[in-house]
Amino acid sequence: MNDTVPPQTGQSLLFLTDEQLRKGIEAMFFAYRGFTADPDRILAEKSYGRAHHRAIHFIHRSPGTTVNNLLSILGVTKQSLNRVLRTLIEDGLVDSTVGQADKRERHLHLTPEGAALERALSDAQRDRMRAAYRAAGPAAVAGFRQVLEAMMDEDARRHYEAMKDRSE
Amino acid sequence: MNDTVPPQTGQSLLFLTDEQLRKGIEAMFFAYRGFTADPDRILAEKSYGRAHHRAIHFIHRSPGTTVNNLLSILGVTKQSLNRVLRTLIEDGLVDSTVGQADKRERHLHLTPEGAALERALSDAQRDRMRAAYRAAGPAAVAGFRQVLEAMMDEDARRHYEAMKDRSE
DNA sequence: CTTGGAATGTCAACAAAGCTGACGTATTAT
DNA sequence: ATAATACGTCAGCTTTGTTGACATTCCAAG
Repeated sequence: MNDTVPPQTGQSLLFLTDEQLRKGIEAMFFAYRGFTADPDRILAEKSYGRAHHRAIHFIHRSPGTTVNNLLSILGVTKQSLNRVLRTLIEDGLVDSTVGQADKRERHLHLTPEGAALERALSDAQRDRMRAAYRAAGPAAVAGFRQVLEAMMDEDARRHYEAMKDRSE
Repeated sequence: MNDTVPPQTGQSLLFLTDEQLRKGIEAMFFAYRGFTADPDRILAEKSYGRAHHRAIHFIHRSPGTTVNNLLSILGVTKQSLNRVLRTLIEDGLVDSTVGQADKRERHLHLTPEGAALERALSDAQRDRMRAAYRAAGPAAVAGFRQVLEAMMDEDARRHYEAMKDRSE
């Protein structure tokens, strides 16, 4: 598209060339593989998948969350989430309790077993993240987060921001 | 794990707390959804998936690449790639030519039609990336790339670096 | 020249994880 | 009373990944 030299304004816009953007795109692709690699190995042993990891992660983050809330965070259909949730409940990693205020709702919590798996998964994922953060330094980390936040959809950012405030 | 206040060294290591790392993890999760959302919409119209996008992207990046090379970039099995490649070839988006030096190899190129889809997909993805870059600024972008590179596996980084050098 | 190994392709079978659509059952809200 | 909400479930389909087995073609080394 604009593969030619961009018009120079006051400050350099060279970081917005198609070439730079393409590198960013490929960096996201390759980095995301690394990002999921370690938890994936642990999950494979227990014959769970990434979908289980995501459910466990967000139940851990928001203990007592309802199915509907989890649904809107994860952005999948209830049938898809239900399949995952059912196995986690059957396997005793999650428990689902009827709400006292609104009895239609189910509140989800990790059992001690579920919490143990959550810890194993997030330890593995954090280890890599920590190494990357340490290698890049605090200024780079701030930039990393800024760009990612700017890349999110509206509602994803809403969920992300909502999580941010807890346990600060 | 180390949810308590970390020991302070000379410079602040507060950016390595579990809390900070968790935010980074969630940022990656939510941002990746945004990252793929726009191309996904285009792909859905033509009833292709992300796997097709990835193949098209890297064939565009490395015209004439062999199946084996593509395999190692994408990190999937040949059966999985072959299914995707077959539909792209049948649909006339990619063509596969027997190598003249080594006739076992197939060299992959985008047809004009394939190149057109590639452009549509990468335009959509770049638009979002550009908006994020612009919003975050050049310093943040540098940090973004540094952290992502540090997060990659060895061989992913090899592939990434190899791509980097072309058309610089 | 023959043979072993590499690169590719194909068949079959399967699993994870997404989707749509339809339906049932509590429970709550209007 | 009726409508809407929250949840679960059945059935069926798609994409994208996996293993395993096997054929073909070709290069290179013995």
